[in-house]
Amino acid sequence: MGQLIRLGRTERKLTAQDLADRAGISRGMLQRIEKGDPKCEIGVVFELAVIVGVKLFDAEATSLAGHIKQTEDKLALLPKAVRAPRKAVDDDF
Amino acid sequence: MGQLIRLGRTERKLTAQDLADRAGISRGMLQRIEKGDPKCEIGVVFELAVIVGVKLFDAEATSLAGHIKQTEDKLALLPKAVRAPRKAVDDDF
DNA sequence: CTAAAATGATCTATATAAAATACACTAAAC
DNA sequence: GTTTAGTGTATTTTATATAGATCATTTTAG
Repeated sequence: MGQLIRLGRTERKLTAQDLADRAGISRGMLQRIEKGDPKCEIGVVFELAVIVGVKLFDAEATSLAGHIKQTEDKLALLPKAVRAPRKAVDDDF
Repeated sequence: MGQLIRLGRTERKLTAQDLADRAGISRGMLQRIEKGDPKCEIGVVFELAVIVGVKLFDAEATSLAGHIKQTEDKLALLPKAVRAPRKAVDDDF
């Protein structure tokens, strides 16, 4: 992930400072992200990905809107709370 | 992203508490992630995605290892520092 | 219907991530 | 080769995300 962002950055000939400014973060933060530090705000990482043109959901990206709708529909169908049965099911026959 | 995690969780019939425990986070944190709060550690989100089986780089996932290698190679070729030319290039002819 | 359990929401204390800054090192432009 | 912008790394301070607890609400199992 960080590597992809770095790749996109250099390909677009942006300095670390430039990209950081664009994303509204510090240069140090960008460095950590490019290094793959997992303790970063996911929102910032995603924004960077968009700025430098890294595709996340590559496959579905073709119809992302539809995919989101579909996901919402699925969620609507599923039970709203997950519950464990109170007693063991009678499967010892 | 959060929706996909929630979808995966309910499909696997995991309670919020269960999944949170598995990922080693609090239930409140999981709630925020499922809600799509961008201010979360990206590492945690990715771990949740893996646990419930959400595919991120769906397209490349088929050969992710190769893709990483390829990315590293690309990075090795690109200049290690991006620099702006000191003077404007002579493009006004 | 009822009871128990899962979820949603909110609060506080604490841990920690991020910004800011500084300095050394590297490498591109000339 | 020289200069200087870009990068790597560390430190300190500040801001804030997280864990944990609590209460209300929803929802499923019986």
